[in-house]
Amino acid sequence: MSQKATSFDIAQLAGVSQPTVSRALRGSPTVSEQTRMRIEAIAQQLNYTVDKNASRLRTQETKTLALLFFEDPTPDDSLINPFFLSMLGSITRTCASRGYDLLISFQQLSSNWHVDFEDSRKADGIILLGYGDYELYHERLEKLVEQGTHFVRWGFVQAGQPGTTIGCDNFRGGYDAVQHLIANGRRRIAFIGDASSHYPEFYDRYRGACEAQKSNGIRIVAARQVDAITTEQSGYDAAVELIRRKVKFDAIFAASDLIAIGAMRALEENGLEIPADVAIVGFDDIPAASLAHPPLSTVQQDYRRAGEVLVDALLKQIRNEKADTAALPARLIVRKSSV
Amino acid sequence: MSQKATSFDIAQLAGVSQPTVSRALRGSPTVSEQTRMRIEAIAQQLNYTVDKNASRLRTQETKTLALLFFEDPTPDDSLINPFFLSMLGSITRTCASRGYDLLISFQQLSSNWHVDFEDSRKADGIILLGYGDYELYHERLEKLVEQGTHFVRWGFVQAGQPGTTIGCDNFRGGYDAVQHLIANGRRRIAFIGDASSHYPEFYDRYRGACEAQKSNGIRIVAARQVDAITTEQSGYDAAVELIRRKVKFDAIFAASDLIAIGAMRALEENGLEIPADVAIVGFDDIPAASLAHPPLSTVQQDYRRAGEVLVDALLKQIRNEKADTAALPARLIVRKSSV
DNA sequence: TACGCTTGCGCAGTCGAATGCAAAAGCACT
DNA sequence: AGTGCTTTTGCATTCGACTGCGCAAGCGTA
Repeated sequence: MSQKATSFDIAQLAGVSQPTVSRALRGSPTVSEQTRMRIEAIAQQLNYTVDKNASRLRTQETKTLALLFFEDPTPDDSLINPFFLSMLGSITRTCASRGYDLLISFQQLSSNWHVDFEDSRKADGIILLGYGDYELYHERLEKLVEQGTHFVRWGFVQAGQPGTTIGCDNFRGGYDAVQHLIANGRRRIAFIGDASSHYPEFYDRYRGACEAQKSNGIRIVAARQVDAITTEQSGYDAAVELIRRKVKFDAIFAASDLIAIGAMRALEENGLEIPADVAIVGFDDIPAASLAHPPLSTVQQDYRRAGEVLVDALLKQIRNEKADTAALPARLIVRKSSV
Repeated sequence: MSQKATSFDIAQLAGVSQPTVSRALRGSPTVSEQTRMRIEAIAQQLNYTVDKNASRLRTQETKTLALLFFEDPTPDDSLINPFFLSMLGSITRTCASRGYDLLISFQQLSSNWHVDFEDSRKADGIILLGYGDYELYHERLEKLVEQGTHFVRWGFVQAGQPGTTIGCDNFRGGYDAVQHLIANGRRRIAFIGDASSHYPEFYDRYRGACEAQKSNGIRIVAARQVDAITTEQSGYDAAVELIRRKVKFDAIFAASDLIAIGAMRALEENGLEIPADVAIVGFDDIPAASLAHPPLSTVQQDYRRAGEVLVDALLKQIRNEKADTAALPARLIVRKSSV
C-alpha cells in the first residue's frame, strides 16, 4: 500500500461525492441502502479507515480518555502500587467496552498535567489516580473545575471536594476489619499507617478502626499506632518500631497490604507467630495478599467495579450530565492471618 | 474560559499573521527574537495550547505509540501477568521521556487490531506485549510487515521472525537457574511449564534447563516435566501431579514465578520443606517473588531495560532506521527457596 | 398537468495548524 | 539613486473528514 486511502478515493471509485462516503460509512439514514453497500464494499477493499485526526478536528471529540497516575514518594518505577495496577486493567477494559481509547501517563505532582490533555484536545476527559499528598494538588483540582475540564478522581471521599471523586468506604472498611479482630478475641489492636490527615484514605481507615474499638468499649492506646507509607519496607520498619516500644499488642490492622506484608516479615523475624501471637489484617487485597504466608486477611477494594464507576462517571460529565461523588463498599476477606 | 484560544486569536492580538504564530511557537529560526517573545507572552496569557488534532492532521505525525496487550487463556482481568504490568511502567516512562504519548489497549487475539491504530493515525507505531500462542498471530505479524506498519514485539527471539522482536535470553536464563540448582547439590530437577513449542519462551527455558543438566552429566527424566500455563493455580496443579507420579525430585525449576508460587503451596500442603526437601527457582522476578515464603529464587528479566529497548527500537523504525531483533540478558537472583 | 412532499445526494465551507513560495523590509555597498 | 543580498513576514493552500443547506429526482394526490 503506497498511500493511505481517503474518502475521496472511495468517492471517485463509487461515483459519488466525498460527503456521501462520509455519511454512508457512519450510517447516516440519508444515504440509500444501495449506495451504502457499494461504498462499504469499496472501503473494505481499499482497507480504508477513517483518519482520526481529521475526524477529531472537525467534530472536536477525541473518543479518548487520559489516565494520569500520580506517584507519591519515590520516582522508582518498581513501586507502582499493585492496587492501582489492578485498577488500570479494569479501566482499560471499561474504556474499550464504551468505545473509548485510553491514554496513560505517569505524572510528577509538579508537572503541569492540567493543561496537557484536554486542553490540547488529546482527550475528552481525565482520570486521576494515586495516593498522595492531597494538599499538594487540591489547588490544581480547583483550577480544573474552573476551566471546565472533565475529570474524575479516585481517592478519599469527602464533602466539599472540587469535582467528582470515587473512592471506597475506607471508614467502614477499617471498622469492619477491626470488628473482625475483636470478634476473634483480640483486644490490643495496633494500627500501622499514617494517622494524620496527610493520607486521607489512611486516616479514614484509622478512624473506622478507632470507632470499632470504642463501640466495643476498648480504649485507644496512642502507642499502638505507628506511621507508615505504603511500601513493604515502611511496614517492616513500623512493626519493628512497634515491637521496640514494648507496648503489648495481639493484633495489627495495617493501612495497606504492602504495609501488612512488611510487618509480617518483621513479626516473624522477632519470633512472633501469625495469627497465634498476633493477628493481622491488611487493606486492598492485592494479588500478593493471598500468596503471603500465612495468607493475609484484608479489606478488598472492588477495583473492577471501581474502574467501571470511574469511567462511567467521567463519560457522564462529558455528556454534560452531573456525576456524583460516590463511595464504594469495601469487603472484608478473612484468610488465615487473622483467625 | 468560554472558548479555546487558537493561533488566530494570538495572531490578531500580536498584530501578526497566523502562520507567524505557528512558526514562533515551534521555535522556527525565521521569526525574529522580538516577535517570538511577544507572541509567547500572549500565548501564555491566553492559556494557549496547540490543538493536537489539527497539528497531527497537517503533519501526519501523532507523537503517540500504542501498546497492545494480548491476553492468553482467560479474559479475566485479575490475571494480567505481573511481569507485564512492570513492563508497562517502564514503557510509559520511556515514552514520556522521549516525548511520546502512550495509548494502551487490551486485545483479544481475534480482533483486528492490526488495522486500528496506525492505519487510523492514532499512533505512529505499535508495541505488542503478551505471551500467547504464537502461531495464532504469526500471520497477522506478516501482514503488519507487509503493510509497512511500524511495530515491535516482546517475546521469544528467533531468526526468521517477521518484524522486530525484543526478548530476554530465555535459554541462558533456564541454563543459569538449573546450573545454580546443580551447584547446590541437586540432581533430580523437575521442570514445570509447557515444554512444547506452544509457549516458545517456556520452551527455550526448558531447553536451557536440559542443557545445564546434560553438561553436568545428568540424564533428563521425562516424568519430571509437567505442563503448566502461567497462573498460580496451574502451578499448584502441576506440582500435585508431579507428586502423584511418585518420581523422585529434589528441585523444581518453574517456567514462571506464578507457577513457582503455586507449586510452593502444593509442596507445603504435602509436607515437603523448601528448600530442605525441594529447592525451587522461578522466572520473571515479579514483586510477589520476594514476598513469597520462603523468598523465591528466580531469573530476573530486566523489565526496566526491556521497556526502553522496546520503545527505542520502535522509534528507530519510525525514523525509518533499521531496528534489530535483540535478546536481553537475564539474571539469576538467589533467595532462600533454593539454598 | 400541476402541486406538494419525501428521499437522496452534492456544493461549499469548516475545524486549526503547518508550509512553499513570494513579497516586503532592512541593510550594505557602489 | 540603484543594485544585490539577507532577514522577516504574509498569502494561499493543504491535511481529511464533517455538516448546513439547497437542489433534483421520485412519488402520490388532486
